[in-house]
Amino acid sequence: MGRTPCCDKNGLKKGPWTTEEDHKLTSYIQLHGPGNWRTLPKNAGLQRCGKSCRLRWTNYLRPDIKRGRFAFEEEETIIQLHSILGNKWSAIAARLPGRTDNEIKNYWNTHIRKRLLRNGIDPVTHAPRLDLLDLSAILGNALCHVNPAASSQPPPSLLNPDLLRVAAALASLQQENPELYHQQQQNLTDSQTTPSQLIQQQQADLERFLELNNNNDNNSGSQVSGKDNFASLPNDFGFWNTIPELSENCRSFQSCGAGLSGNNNGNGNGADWYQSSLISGGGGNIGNADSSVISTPLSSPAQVTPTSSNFVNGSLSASTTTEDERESYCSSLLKFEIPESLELLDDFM
DNA sequence: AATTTAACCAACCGCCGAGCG
DNA sequence: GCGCTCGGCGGTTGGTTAAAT
Repeated sequence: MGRTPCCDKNGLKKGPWTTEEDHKLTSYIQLHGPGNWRTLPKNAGLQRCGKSCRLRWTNYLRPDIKRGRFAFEEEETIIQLHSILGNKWSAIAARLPGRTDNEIKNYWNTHIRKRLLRNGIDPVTHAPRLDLLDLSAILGNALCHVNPAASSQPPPSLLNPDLLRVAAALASLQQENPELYHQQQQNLTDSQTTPSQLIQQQQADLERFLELNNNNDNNSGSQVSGKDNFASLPNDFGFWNTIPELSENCRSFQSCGAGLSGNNNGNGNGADWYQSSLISGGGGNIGNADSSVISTPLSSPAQVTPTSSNFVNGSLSASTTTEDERESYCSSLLKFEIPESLELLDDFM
């Protein structure tokens, strides 16, 4: 009936492996092959359980493992595969020779995921998420360009996340619903509405805005990623157009979505460009020093959407790009005008 | 120089499907 | 068919190192 227990964990060593243990394990496997992981530790003279040995071998000691930092192309592949496969690290690792699932998982969680979040991309759905955008950083950076002298100490009130959310909601509202926007203006000047009340109100507006975005994602097919659905948003969707750089970003995603619409396997130019723009840290055109490279106005859909390769060759060399360069590329030269609607905030800043 | 914070990553934990007896 | 282990997988933890204060 059944098999005998894998191992009695009592008395077995845990924690980091010593070089001696590594040597024992490597020597044994090179001589006999991995065979049965349950009996291996005993045969190899190790006070470890088989599971620990297997992990150590597959994640670290295996001779075909490639160590060191991930290349630009590898990052691109990971993002592309993740957008298709999700957190199937082993499946992703199978397509990246020399990389383990554990290594890819770690790299995703410590590097790529954070970068996507910073650029307003949902790392789960790969869809643009306005609520993830670090508006504080964007506005702060913009202020530095407007007034470099103020860069060391931006006005704290302007960097208040709540106020920035209000700003975003107001900007959106002005375009989407002028009547409601006018009503909000009245609220601003209404002495009976406190700033905190207004913030709550505006946050609710923003959440409605995001909900609309999410509903668009949910309603158009279970297997279609969020970035595809984003293309269905109106071209003149308010908030994006109030800030030129974000507007351009929105259009780029729409172009990307259009490129994917007949090619949901992720191999189209749109998908390629989408992945590249994520790796660039630019979140589309945000922070792109040379907008001509990847700018794709919606008004001219026939315009060639840059592929990952020409993007790489054109503006961001793959193999020579360091982490710092990727980051600075992302944050450099953010220039946009603060929309008029934001002037309302002056009243309570 | 000391302390705190952030980043990184190896290793562990727990779950699951396949297969054995 | 049932109970059990193995091997594989994804999520999480915790130790170490680097950077910032």
